[in-house]
Amino acid sequence: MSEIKNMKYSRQREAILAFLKNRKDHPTAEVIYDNIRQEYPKISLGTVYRNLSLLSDMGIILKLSCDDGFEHYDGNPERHYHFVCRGCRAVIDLEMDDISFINTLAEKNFPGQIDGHMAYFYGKCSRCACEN
Amino acid sequence: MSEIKNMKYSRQREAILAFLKNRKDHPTAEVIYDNIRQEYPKISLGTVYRNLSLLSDMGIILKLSCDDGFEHYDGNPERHYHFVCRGCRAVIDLEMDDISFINTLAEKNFPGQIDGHMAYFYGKCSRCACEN
DNA sequence: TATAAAATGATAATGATTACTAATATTACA
DNA sequence: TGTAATATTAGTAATCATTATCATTTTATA
Repeated sequence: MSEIKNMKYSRQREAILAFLKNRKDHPTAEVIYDNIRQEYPKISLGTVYRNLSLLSDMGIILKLSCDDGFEHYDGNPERHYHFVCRGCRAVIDLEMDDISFINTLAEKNFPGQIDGHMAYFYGKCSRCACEN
Repeated sequence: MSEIKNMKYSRQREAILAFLKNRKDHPTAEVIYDNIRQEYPKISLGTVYRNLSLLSDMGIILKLSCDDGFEHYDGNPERHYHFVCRGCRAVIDLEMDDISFINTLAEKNFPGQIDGHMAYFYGKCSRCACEN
């Protein structure tokens, strides 16, 4: 999809990455923009999007499509799974065992090659579960 | 999210549903529109979107977010899994055993309730795997 | 049929994301 | 250090999938 490019350092990119690494949740571009703006008031939304695309193309961060109309970004590129709350729409990391073996199950009756998967779990987070 | 509504029959909705049920792939709204137009030349794209939303809210069809910028629609609401080709971006049904037990694994260290999951498998379909 | 409610077609609006461009920052090297 | 080459940025306009609007048409029912 994207070529390998000669990259130069950029303070804005560094700030975006640092912000993402420090967050436990998985903010949208807009939320990232609003936060980075406190340190770099003149940063442009386009810069945020451009760097998020760059970083996720390079595999340094993850882009999550969890079906709420927004892309979410995750500073942890390691294999892990996510929970999406049907109540508050929060996207939360799950601490669960590796389930990579489901790739083998999926490949069983499939003529192509399977090299990865993405799994989202749905339900109510502890806070939303109490409410009704 | 959406209220239960009194629905009236509509030929357009029926055609959209029939079209989806007859497809093995998982077309986008645009593709559905182009096809239904052969039978109903005056159908509007808004009608297609409106009915797709209605049907998926009712659980009669599935809406798939597979991260290519388009929503895909699946006429089969039964539990099953999908493969997304990294080459041609096709979205294909997988015939694989039930893996609902991963919900239990996910719930192990999680304080909330998990009632479902969505899993997408990635790789190269048989055709794209041959090409390189 | 007449009436009420839902659905449609046509079109405008929305809004997340991408593209464009002149100005600025970073890097390599003399 | 300067300077040239190039990546990056801020600001803004454009894109385009999806939604909303609304007058007209269909459907359901008595």
